Amino acid sequence: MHAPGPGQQVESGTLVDAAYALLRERILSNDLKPGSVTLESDLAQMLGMSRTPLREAVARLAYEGLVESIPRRGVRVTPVTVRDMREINEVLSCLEVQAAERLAARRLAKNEIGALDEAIAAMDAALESGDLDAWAKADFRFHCLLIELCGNRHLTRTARLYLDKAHRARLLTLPLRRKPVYSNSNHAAVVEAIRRGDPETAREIHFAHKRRWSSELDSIVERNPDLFDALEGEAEGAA
Amino acid sequence: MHAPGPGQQVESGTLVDAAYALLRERILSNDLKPGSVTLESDLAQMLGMSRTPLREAVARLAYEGLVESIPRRGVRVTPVTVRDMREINEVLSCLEVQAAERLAARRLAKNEIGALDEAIAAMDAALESGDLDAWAKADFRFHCLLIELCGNRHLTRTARLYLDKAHRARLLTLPLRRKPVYSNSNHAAVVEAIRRGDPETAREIHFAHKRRWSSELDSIVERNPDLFDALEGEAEGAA
DNA sequence: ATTGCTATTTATGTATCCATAGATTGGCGC
DNA sequence: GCGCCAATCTATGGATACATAAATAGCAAT
Repeated sequence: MHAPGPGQQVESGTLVDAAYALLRERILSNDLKPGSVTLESDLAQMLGMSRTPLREAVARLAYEGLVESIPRRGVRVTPVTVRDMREINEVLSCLEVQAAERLAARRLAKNEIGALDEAIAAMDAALESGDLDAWAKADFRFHCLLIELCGNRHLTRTARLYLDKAHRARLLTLPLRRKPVYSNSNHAAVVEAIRRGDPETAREIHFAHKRRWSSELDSIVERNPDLFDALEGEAEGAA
Repeated sequence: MHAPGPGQQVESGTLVDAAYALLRERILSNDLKPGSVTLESDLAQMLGMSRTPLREAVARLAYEGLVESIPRRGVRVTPVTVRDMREINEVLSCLEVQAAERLAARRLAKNEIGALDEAIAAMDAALESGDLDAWAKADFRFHCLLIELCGNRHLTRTARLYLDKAHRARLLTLPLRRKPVYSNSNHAAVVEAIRRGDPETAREIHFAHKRRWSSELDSIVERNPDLFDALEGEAEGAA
Protein backbone atom coordinates (compact mmCIF):
# COMPACT_ATOMS: atom_id res chain seq x y z
CA MET A 1 0.00 0.00 0.00
CA HIS A 2 2.11 2.91 1.16
CA ALA A 3 5.64 3.03 2.52
CA PRO A 4 6.59 0.52 5.22
CA GLY A 5 6.61 1.99 8.68
CA PRO A 6 6.69 5.54 9.88
CA GLY A 7 10.07 7.03 9.10
CA GLN A 8 11.63 5.20 12.02
CA GLN A 9 13.71 2.30 10.76
CA VAL A 10 13.34 0.57 7.50
CA GLU A 11 12.34 -2.79 8.89
CA SER A 12 15.41 -4.87 9.48
CA GLY A 13 15.14 -8.61 9.23
CA THR A 14 13.91 -9.15 12.77
CA LEU A 15 10.64 -10.84 13.50
CA VAL A 16 9.64 -7.97 15.74
CA ASP A 17 9.87 -5.56 12.87
CA ALA A 18 8.06 -7.92 10.57
CA ALA A 19 5.23 -8.35 13.05
CA TYR A 20 5.07 -4.63 13.64
CA ALA A 21 4.94 -3.81 9.96
CA LEU A 22 2.40 -6.47 9.15
CA LEU A 23 0.05 -5.69 11.98
CA ARG A 24 0.34 -1.98 11.34
CA GLU A 25 -0.45 -2.50 7.73
CA ARG A 26 -3.49 -4.61 8.53
CA ILE A 27 -4.74 -2.17 11.11
CA LEU A 28 -4.31 0.93 9.01
CA SER A 29 -6.02 -0.69 6.07
CA ASN A 30 -8.91 -1.59 8.34
CA ASP A 31 -8.23 -5.21 7.64
CA LEU A 32 -8.04 -5.91 11.34
CA LYS A 33 -11.32 -4.41 12.44
CA PRO A 34 -11.27 -1.58 14.94
CA GLY A 35 -12.58 -2.80 18.24
CA SER A 36 -11.71 -6.40 17.59
CA VAL A 37 -9.94 -8.26 20.37
CA THR A 38 -7.48 -11.03 19.68
CA LEU A 39 -5.37 -13.16 21.98
CA GLU A 40 -1.62 -12.67 21.91
CA SER A 41 -1.18 -16.35 21.26
CA ASP A 42 -3.57 -16.23 18.33
CA LEU A 43 -1.80 -13.27 16.82
CA ALA A 44 1.53 -15.00 17.30
CA GLN A 45 0.27 -18.13 15.63
CA MET A 46 -1.30 -16.08 12.88
CA LEU A 47 2.09 -14.58 12.10
CA GLY A 48 3.95 -17.81 12.60
CA MET A 49 6.14 -16.74 15.46
CA SER A 50 6.32 -17.06 19.22
CA ARG A 51 4.78 -14.61 21.61
CA THR A 52 8.05 -12.93 22.50
CA PRO A 53 8.65 -10.91 19.35
CA LEU A 54 4.95 -10.40 18.90
CA ARG A 55 4.65 -8.78 22.28
CA GLU A 56 7.36 -6.34 21.45
CA ALA A 57 5.58 -5.42 18.25
CA VAL A 58 2.32 -5.02 20.12
CA ALA A 59 4.07 -2.79 22.61
CA ARG A 60 5.12 -0.48 19.82
CA LEU A 61 1.68 -0.43 18.32
CA ALA A 62 0.19 0.24 21.70
CA TYR A 63 2.57 3.10 22.10
CA GLU A 64 1.39 4.50 18.82
CA GLY A 65 -2.15 4.16 20.06
CA LEU A 66 -3.19 1.78 17.31
CA VAL A 67 -3.81 -1.02 19.74
CA GLU A 68 -4.40 -1.45 23.42
CA SER A 69 -3.50 -4.45 25.47
CA ILE A 70 -6.35 -5.37 27.76
CA PRO A 71 -5.00 -7.24 30.79
CA ARG A 72 -6.51 -10.68 30.46
CA ARG A 73 -8.61 -10.31 27.37
CA GLY A 74 -6.21 -9.83 24.55
CA VAL A 75 -5.07 -7.17 22.16
CA ARG A 76 -7.71 -4.74 21.05
CA VAL A 77 -7.50 -2.72 17.89
CA THR A 78 -8.22 0.78 19.05
CA PRO A 79 -11.33 2.11 17.35
CA VAL A 80 -11.30 5.54 15.79
CA THR A 81 -13.86 7.83 17.30
CA VAL A 82 -15.10 11.03 15.80
CA ARG A 83 -13.28 12.83 18.54
CA ASP A 84 -10.07 11.10 17.63
CA MET A 85 -10.45 12.11 14.05
CA ARG A 86 -11.01 15.71 14.95
CA GLU A 87 -8.06 15.74 17.29
CA ILE A 88 -5.79 14.05 14.81
CA ASN A 89 -6.84 16.51 12.16
CA GLU A 90 -6.06 19.41 14.38
CA VAL A 91 -2.57 18.19 15.21
CA LEU A 92 -1.84 17.20 11.67
CA SER A 93 -3.03 20.56 10.47
CA CYS A 94 -0.54 22.41 12.67
CA LEU A 95 2.30 20.25 11.52
CA GLU A 96 1.51 20.25 7.84
CA VAL A 97 1.01 23.97 7.77
CA GLN A 98 4.36 24.41 9.39
CA ALA A 99 5.88 22.04 6.89
CA ALA A 100 4.41 23.98 4.01
CA GLU A 101 5.82 27.20 5.35
CA ARG A 102 9.24 25.68 5.84
CA LEU A 103 9.17 24.23 2.39
CA ALA A 104 8.46 27.60 0.86
CA ALA A 105 11.21 29.13 2.97
CA ARG A 106 13.92 26.88 1.66
CA ARG A 107 15.06 26.35 -1.90
CA LEU A 108 13.77 23.04 -3.17
CA ALA A 109 15.69 20.91 -5.62
CA LYS A 110 14.20 20.36 -9.05
CA ASN A 111 13.25 16.77 -8.42
CA GLU A 112 11.62 17.67 -5.11
CA ILE A 113 9.32 20.17 -6.73
CA GLY A 114 8.86 17.65 -9.50
CA ALA A 115 7.62 15.03 -7.07
CA LEU A 116 5.04 17.44 -5.71
CA ASP A 117 3.90 18.34 -9.19
CA GLU A 118 3.63 14.70 -10.06
CA ALA A 119 1.43 13.95 -7.10
CA ILE A 120 -0.86 16.80 -8.03
CA ALA A 121 -0.99 15.64 -11.62
CA ALA A 122 -1.94 12.19 -10.40
CA MET A 123 -4.70 13.71 -8.29
CA ASP A 124 -6.03 15.64 -11.24
CA ALA A 125 -5.98 12.61 -13.45
CA ALA A 126 -7.70 10.46 -10.85
CA LEU A 127 -10.33 13.09 -10.29
CA GLU A 128 -11.13 13.37 -13.96
CA SER A 129 -11.43 9.66 -14.43
CA GLY A 130 -13.50 9.50 -11.26
CA ASP A 131 -11.17 7.02 -9.57
CA LEU A 132 -11.60 8.01 -5.95
CA ASP A 133 -9.25 5.36 -4.71
CA ALA A 134 -6.42 6.52 -6.91
CA TRP A 135 -7.20 10.05 -5.86
CA ALA A 136 -6.87 9.19 -2.20
CA LYS A 137 -3.57 7.50 -2.86
CA ALA A 138 -2.19 10.49 -4.71
CA ASP A 139 -3.48 12.87 -2.08
CA PHE A 140 -1.79 10.80 0.57
CA ARG A 141 1.41 10.92 -1.42
CA PHE A 142 1.20 14.68 -1.65
CA HIS A 143 0.80 15.12 2.07
CA CYS A 144 3.61 12.65 2.69
CA LEU A 145 5.92 14.62 0.44
CA LEU A 146 4.98 17.83 2.15
CA ILE A 147 6.08 16.59 5.52
CA GLU A 148 9.00 14.57 4.28
CA LEU A 149 10.63 17.38 2.36
CA CYS A 150 10.27 19.94 5.08
CA GLY A 151 13.68 19.22 6.54
CA ASN A 152 12.60 18.87 10.15
CA ARG A 153 12.99 15.18 10.87
CA HIS A 154 11.06 15.32 14.09
CA LEU A 155 8.19 17.03 12.38
CA THR A 156 8.33 14.46 9.61
CA ARG A 157 8.27 11.54 11.98
CA THR A 158 5.45 12.80 14.12
CA ALA A 159 3.33 14.07 11.28
CA ARG A 160 3.78 10.80 9.45
CA LEU A 161 2.32 8.95 12.40
CA TYR A 162 -0.76 11.10 12.32
CA LEU A 163 -0.96 11.05 8.57
CA ASP A 164 -1.17 7.29 8.63
CA LYS A 165 -3.90 7.36 11.21
CA ALA A 166 -5.78 9.96 9.28
CA HIS A 167 -5.44 7.84 6.20
CA ARG A 168 -7.11 4.96 7.96
CA ALA A 169 -10.08 7.14 8.69
CA ARG A 170 -10.07 8.65 5.24
CA LEU A 171 -10.59 5.21 3.77
CA LEU A 172 -13.93 5.14 5.52
CA THR A 173 -15.12 8.61 4.70
CA LEU A 174 -13.95 8.48 1.13
CA PRO A 175 -17.16 7.23 -0.46
CA LEU A 176 -19.10 9.83 1.47
CA ARG A 177 -17.20 12.89 0.41
CA ARG A 178 -18.21 15.37 -2.15
CA LYS A 179 -15.88 15.40 -5.11
CA PRO A 180 -12.67 16.80 -3.70
CA VAL A 181 -12.09 19.43 -6.33
CA TYR A 182 -10.99 22.07 -3.85
CA SER A 183 -8.15 19.91 -2.64
CA ASN A 184 -6.49 19.77 -5.99
CA SER A 185 -6.52 23.48 -6.65
CA ASN A 186 -5.43 24.17 -3.10
CA HIS A 187 -2.53 21.82 -3.37
CA ALA A 188 -1.52 23.35 -6.66
CA ALA A 189 -1.64 26.80 -5.13
CA VAL A 190 0.50 25.69 -2.23
CA VAL A 191 3.08 24.26 -4.56
CA GLU A 192 3.00 27.46 -6.52
CA ALA A 193 3.72 29.44 -3.36
CA ILE A 194 6.49 27.02 -2.50
CA ARG A 195 7.97 27.45 -5.94
CA ARG A 196 7.83 31.22 -5.56
CA GLY A 197 9.39 30.96 -2.12
CA ASP A 198 6.46 32.62 -0.40
CA PRO A 199 6.12 31.06 3.06
CA GLU A 200 3.21 33.18 4.26
CA THR A 201 1.01 32.32 1.32
CA ALA A 202 1.93 28.65 1.52
CA ARG A 203 0.98 28.63 5.16
CA GLU A 204 -2.28 30.44 4.62
CA ILE A 205 -3.46 28.35 1.74
CA HIS A 206 -2.61 25.09 3.34
CA PHE A 207 -4.20 26.22 6.55
CA ALA A 208 -7.39 27.07 4.69
CA HIS A 209 -7.24 23.70 3.03
CA LYS A 210 -6.98 21.84 6.30
CA ARG A 211 -9.75 23.93 7.76
CA ARG A 212 -11.99 23.10 4.83
CA TRP A 213 -11.37 19.40 5.20
CA SER A 214 -12.11 19.72 8.87
CA SER A 215 -15.54 21.15 8.24
CA GLU A 216 -16.08 18.65 5.47
CA LEU A 217 -15.49 16.00 8.07
CA ASP A 218 -18.00 17.65 10.34
CA SER A 219 -20.65 17.58 7.72
CA ILE A 220 -19.90 13.98 6.85
CA VAL A 221 -20.30 13.06 10.47
CA GLU A 222 -23.51 15.02 10.65
CA ARG A 223 -24.91 13.23 7.65
CA ASN A 224 -23.77 9.82 8.87
CA PRO A 225 -24.10 9.86 12.63
CA ASP A 226 -23.49 6.15 12.95
CA LEU A 227 -20.47 5.91 10.69
CA PHE A 228 -18.02 5.44 13.46
CA ASP A 229 -20.23 3.80 16.02
CA ALA A 230 -20.35 0.85 13.70
CA LEU A 231 -16.64 0.43 14.11
CA GLU A 232 -16.66 0.32 17.84
CA GLY A 233 -18.45 -2.98 17.98
CA GLU A 234 -16.76 -5.84 19.77
CA ALA A 235 -16.44 -8.03 16.71
CA GLU A 236 -13.99 -10.84 17.25
CA GLY A 237 -10.87 -10.44 15.17
CA ALA A 238 -10.26 -12.51 12.08
CA ALA A 239 -9.10 -15.97 13.10
CA MET B 1 11.04 15.13 39.31
CA HIS B 2 8.05 15.70 37.11
CA ALA B 3 5.00 13.58 36.37
CA PRO B 4 5.57 9.89 35.56
CA GLY B 5 5.42 9.13 31.87
CA PRO B 6 3.98 10.99 28.97
CA GLY B 7 0.22 11.11 29.36
CA GLN B 8 -0.06 7.58 28.09
CA GLN B 9 -0.82 5.21 30.94
CA VAL B 10 -0.19 5.85 34.57
CA GLU B 11 2.42 3.17 35.05
CA SER B 12 0.70 0.00 36.09
CA GLY B 13 2.52 -2.45 38.25
CA THR B 14 4.31 -4.21 35.44
CA LEU B 15 8.07 -4.43 35.29
CA VAL B 16 8.04 -3.13 31.75
CA ASP B 17 6.39 0.06 32.88
CA ALA B 18 8.71 0.36 35.82
CA ALA B 19 11.76 -0.06 33.62
CA TYR B 20 10.38 2.37 31.11
CA ALA B 21 9.64 4.98 33.72
CA LEU B 22 12.95 4.60 35.49
CA LEU B 23 15.10 4.67 32.40
CA ARG B 24 13.14 7.55 30.98
CA GLU B 25 13.59 9.48 34.17
CA ARG B 26 17.31 8.83 34.22
CA ILE B 27 17.71 9.75 30.60
CA LEU B 28 15.70 12.94 30.75
CA SER B 29 17.51 14.10 33.83
CA ASN B 30 20.81 13.49 32.04
CA ASP B 31 21.66 10.94 34.66
CA LEU B 32 22.31 8.38 31.97
CA LYS B 33 24.71 10.30 29.80
CA PRO B 34 23.78 10.98 26.20
CA GLY B 35 25.92 8.90 23.92
CA SER B 36 26.63 6.27 26.52
CA VAL B 37 26.23 2.67 25.46
CA THR B 38 25.14 -0.04 27.84
CA LEU B 39 24.50 -3.72 27.37
CA GLU B 40 20.95 -4.95 27.66
CA SER B 41 22.08 -7.46 30.25
CA ASP B 42 23.73 -4.77 32.31
CA LEU B 43 20.66 -2.58 32.20
CA ALA B 44 18.53 -5.53 33.19
CA GLN B 45 20.78 -6.35 36.09
CA MET B 46 20.91 -2.69 37.04
CA LEU B 47 17.15 -2.69 37.34
CA GLY B 48 16.97 -6.11 38.90
CA MET B 49 14.93 -7.81 36.25
CA SER B 50 15.44 -10.15 33.33
CA ARG B 51 16.04 -9.00 29.81
CA THR B 52 12.52 -9.73 28.64
CA PRO B 53 10.67 -6.80 30.22
CA LEU B 54 13.68 -4.58 29.81
CA ARG B 55 13.70 -5.09 26.09
CA GLU B 56 10.11 -4.04 25.84
CA ALA B 57 10.88 -0.90 27.76
CA VAL B 58 13.86 -0.20 25.55
CA ALA B 59 11.67 -0.68 22.51
CA ARG B 60 9.36 2.04 23.76
CA LEU B 61 12.20 4.37 24.51
CA ALA B 62 13.68 3.69 21.12
CA TYR B 63 10.35 4.52 19.61
CA GLU B 64 10.40 7.81 21.44
CA GLY B 65 13.85 8.40 20.10
CA LEU B 66 15.46 8.63 23.51
CA VAL B 67 17.54 5.56 22.90
CA GLU B 68 18.74 3.53 19.99
CA SER B 69 19.52 -0.13 20.01
CA ILE B 70 22.80 -0.79 18.26
CA PRO B 71 22.86 -4.34 16.95
CA ARG B 72 25.69 -5.95 18.88
CA ARG B 73 26.94 -3.08 20.96
CA GLY B 74 24.17 -2.32 23.34
CA VAL B 75 21.67 0.39 24.05
CA ARG B 76 22.83 3.88 23.30
CA VAL B 77 21.31 6.94 24.88
CA THR B 78 20.59 9.18 21.94
CA PRO B 79 22.52 12.39 22.22
CA VAL B 80 20.81 15.69 21.69
CA THR B 81 22.26 17.66 18.84
CA VAL B 82 21.71 21.31 18.19
CA ARG B 83 19.70 20.31 15.19
CA ASP B 84 17.49 18.13 17.34
CA MET B 85 16.88 20.96 19.73
CA ARG B 86 15.92 23.31 16.94
CA GLU B 87 13.61 20.75 15.40
CA ILE B 88 12.02 19.88 18.68
CA ASN B 89 11.48 23.53 19.40
CA GLU B 90 9.80 24.05 16.12
CA VAL B 91 7.38 21.19 16.55
CA LEU B 92 6.68 22.07 20.13
CA SER B 93 6.07 25.63 19.14
CA CYS B 94 3.34 24.67 16.67
CA LEU B 95 1.64 22.50 19.19
CA GLU B 96 1.83 24.83 22.13
CA VAL B 97 0.61 27.75 20.12
CA GLN B 98 -2.33 25.70 18.99
CA ALA B 99 -2.97 24.68 22.58
CA ALA B 100 -2.91 28.29 23.71
CA GLU B 101 -5.40 29.24 21.06
CA ARG B 102 -7.70 26.37 21.94
CA LEU B 103 -7.47 27.23 25.57
CA ALA B 104 -8.56 30.77 24.91
CA ALA B 105 -11.36 29.52 22.73
CA ARG B 106 -12.96 27.42 25.42
CA ARG B 107 -14.24 28.46 28.80
CA LEU B 108 -11.78 27.34 31.47
CA ALA B 109 -12.89 26.30 34.92
CA LYS B 110 -11.81 28.42 37.87
CA ASN B 111 -9.30 25.91 39.15
CA GLU B 112 -7.80 25.50 35.70
CA ILE B 113 -7.07 29.18 35.37
CA GLY B 114 -5.95 29.06 38.97
CA ALA B 115 -3.35 26.42 38.18
CA LEU B 116 -1.94 28.55 35.40
CA ASP B 117 -1.81 31.59 37.64
CA GLU B 118 -0.08 29.57 40.29
CA ALA B 119 2.62 28.39 37.92
CA ILE B 120 3.25 31.94 36.84
CA ALA B 121 3.40 33.12 40.42
CA ALA B 122 5.93 30.40 41.13
CA MET B 123 7.99 31.57 38.18
CA ASP B 124 7.92 35.13 39.41
CA ALA B 125 8.91 34.13 42.90
CA ALA B 126 11.73 31.95 41.65
CA LEU B 127 13.00 34.67 39.40
CA GLU B 128 13.08 37.22 42.20
CA SER B 129 14.92 34.93 44.54
CA GLY B 130 17.25 34.02 41.71
CA ASP B 131 16.50 30.32 41.98
CA LEU B 132 16.93 29.26 38.38
CA ASP B 133 16.20 25.66 39.10
CA ALA B 134 12.86 26.44 40.68
CA TRP B 135 12.14 28.76 37.80
CA ALA B 136 12.75 26.00 35.26
CA LYS B 137 10.48 23.70 37.18
CA ALA B 138 7.68 26.23 37.30
CA ASP B 139 8.15 27.10 33.66
CA PHE B 140 7.93 23.44 32.80
CA ARG B 141 4.75 23.19 34.83
CA PHE B 142 3.25 26.09 32.97
CA HIS B 143 3.92 24.58 29.60
CA CYS B 144 2.61 21.24 30.80
CA LEU B 145 -0.61 22.84 31.92
CA LEU B 146 -0.98 24.63 28.66
CA ILE B 147 -0.92 21.44 26.67
CA GLU B 148 -2.78 19.38 29.20
CA LEU B 149 -5.73 21.69 29.51
CA CYS B 150 -6.18 22.21 25.81
CA GLY B 151 -8.67 19.40 25.49
CA ASN B 152 -7.05 17.67 22.53
CA ARG B 153 -5.67 14.45 23.95
CA HIS B 154 -3.57 13.68 20.95
CA LEU B 155 -2.03 17.09 21.04
CA THR B 156 -1.41 16.70 24.75
CA ARG B 157 0.27 13.37 24.34
CA THR B 158 2.51 14.37 21.49
CA ALA B 159 3.42 17.75 22.86
CA ARG B 160 4.22 16.19 26.20
CA LEU B 161 6.75 13.92 24.56
CA TYR B 162 8.50 16.86 23.03
CA LEU B 163 8.19 18.95 26.14
CA ASP B 164 10.04 16.32 28.10
CA LYS B 165 12.78 16.19 25.54
CA ALA B 166 13.02 19.94 25.48
CA HIS B 167 13.23 19.91 29.24
CA ARG B 168 16.24 17.64 29.09
CA ALA B 169 18.01 20.11 26.89
CA ARG B 170 16.85 23.05 28.96
CA LEU B 171 18.62 21.59 31.95
CA LEU B 172 21.85 22.07 30.07
CA THR B 173 21.29 25.54 28.73
CA LEU B 174 19.79 26.86 31.92
CA PRO B 175 22.97 28.21 33.47
CA LEU B 176 23.82 29.90 30.19
CA ARG B 177 20.63 31.79 29.68
CA ARG B 178 20.08 35.41 30.32
CA LYS B 179 17.61 35.99 33.09
CA PRO B 180 14.34 34.83 31.61
CA VAL B 181 12.29 37.86 32.47
CA TYR B 182 10.50 37.94 29.15
CA SER B 183 9.10 34.49 29.69
CA ASN B 184 7.23 35.48 32.78
CA SER B 185 5.52 38.49 31.32
CA ASN B 186 4.75 36.59 28.15
CA HIS B 187 3.17 33.77 30.02
CA ALA B 188 1.15 36.20 32.08
CA ALA B 189 -0.07 37.90 28.92
CA VAL B 190 -1.08 34.59 27.41
CA VAL B 191 -3.06 33.69 30.48
CA GLU B 192 -4.66 37.08 30.37
CA ALA B 193 -5.73 36.46 26.78
CA ILE B 194 -7.01 33.05 27.74
CA ARG B 195 -8.99 34.55 30.57
CA ARG B 196 -10.47 37.12 28.21
CA GLY B 197 -11.26 34.38 25.72
CA ASP B 198 -9.16 35.95 22.99
CA PRO B 199 -7.69 33.12 20.90
CA GLU B 200 -5.89 35.29 18.35
CA THR B 201 -3.98 37.22 20.96
CA ALA B 202 -3.14 34.07 22.91
CA ARG B 203 -1.77 32.51 19.76
CA GLU B 204 0.24 35.54 18.78
CA ILE B 205 1.79 36.12 22.14
CA HIS B 206 2.70 32.56 22.69
CA PHE B 207 4.07 32.35 19.20
CA ALA B 208 6.26 35.35 19.83
CA HIS B 209 7.38 33.77 23.06
CA LYS B 210 8.43 30.57 21.38
CA ARG B 211 10.18 32.49 18.65
CA ARG B 212 12.11 34.46 21.21
CA TRP B 213 13.24 31.34 22.99
CA SER B 214 14.27 29.93 19.68
CA SER B 215 16.60 32.80 18.95
CA GLU B 216 17.79 32.75 22.54
CA LEU B 217 18.80 29.18 21.89
CA ASP B 218 20.61 30.24 18.76
CA SER B 219 22.64 32.79 20.61
CA ILE B 220 23.44 30.34 23.37
CA VAL B 221 24.71 27.90 20.80
CA GLU B 222 26.71 30.63 19.17
CA ARG B 223 28.32 31.59 22.42
CA ASN B 224 29.00 27.97 23.40
CA PRO B 225 29.79 26.12 20.21
CA ASP B 226 30.93 23.03 22.05
CA LEU B 227 28.04 22.75 24.47
CA PHE B 228 26.46 19.81 22.75
CA ASP B 229 29.49 18.22 21.23
CA ALA B 230 30.59 17.40 24.71
CA LEU B 231 27.55 15.23 25.10
CA GLU B 232 28.13 13.17 22.04
CA GLY B 233 31.20 11.50 23.44
CA GLU B 234 31.17 7.74 23.77
CA ALA B 235 31.41 7.68 27.55
CA GLU B 236 30.55 4.28 28.92
CA GLY B 237 27.31 4.28 30.85
CA ALA B 238 27.21 4.00 34.62
CA ALA B 239 27.86 0.39 35.57
C1' DA C 1 55.55 -5.55 11.04
C1' DT C 2 51.34 -5.61 9.01
C1' DT C 3 47.51 -7.76 7.17
C1' DG C 4 44.31 -11.34 6.58
C1' DC C 5 42.07 -15.49 8.14
C1' DT C 6 40.11 -18.27 11.66
C1' DA C 7 38.44 -19.48 16.03
C1' DT C 8 36.40 -18.10 20.14
C1' DT C 9 33.65 -15.32 22.72
C1' DT C 10 29.66 -12.81 23.55
C1' DA C 11 25.30 -10.23 22.85
C1' DT C 12 21.19 -10.54 20.74
C1' DG C 13 16.88 -12.50 18.90
C1' DT C 14 13.64 -15.87 19.80
C1' DA C 15 11.41 -19.99 21.81
C1' DT C 16 9.96 -22.36 25.71
C1' DC C 17 8.69 -22.69 30.35
C1' DC C 18 6.60 -21.31 34.78
C1' DA C 19 4.01 -18.76 38.27
C1' DT C 20 0.29 -15.70 39.14
C1' DA C 21 -3.86 -13.25 38.64
C1' DG C 22 -8.18 -12.88 36.58
C1' DA C 23 -12.10 -14.99 34.45
C1' DT C 24 -15.42 -18.52 34.07
C1' DT C 25 -18.21 -22.03 35.55
C1' DG C 26 -20.26 -25.05 38.64
C1' DG C 27 -22.05 -25.97 43.10
C1' DC C 28 -24.13 -24.72 47.30
C1' DG C 29 -26.91 -22.01 50.30
C1' DC C 30 -30.66 -18.98 51.03
C1' DG D 1 -35.06 -19.94 41.54
C1' DC D 2 -31.50 -16.72 42.23
C1' DG D 3 -27.25 -15.22 43.91
C1' DC D 4 -22.80 -15.86 46.03
C1' DC D 5 -18.57 -18.35 46.74
C1' DA D 6 -15.09 -21.56 45.39
C1' DA D 7 -12.41 -24.22 42.33
C1' DT D 8 -10.47 -24.72 38.02
C1' DC D 9 -8.82 -23.05 33.92
C1' DT D 10 -6.47 -19.88 31.04
C1' DA D 11 -3.90 -15.80 29.43
C1' DT D 12 -0.36 -12.98 30.66
C1' DG D 13 4.00 -11.27 32.60
C1' DG D 14 8.35 -12.66 33.23
C1' DA D 15 12.57 -15.84 33.43
C1' DT D 16 15.50 -18.92 31.42
C1' DA D 17 17.51 -21.41 27.87
C1' DC D 18 19.44 -21.68 23.20
C1' DA D 19 20.99 -20.79 18.47
C1' DT D 20 23.00 -17.45 15.51
C1' DA D 21 25.66 -13.70 14.00
C1' DA D 22 28.97 -10.30 14.91
C1' DA D 23 33.12 -8.72 16.99
C1' DT D 24 37.52 -9.49 18.73
C1' DA D 25 41.66 -11.62 19.44
C1' DG D 26 45.20 -14.65 18.15
C1' DC D 27 47.91 -16.81 14.80
C1' DA D 28 50.15 -17.23 10.63
C1' DA D 29 51.99 -15.88 6.34
C1' DT D 30 54.01 -12.63 3.34
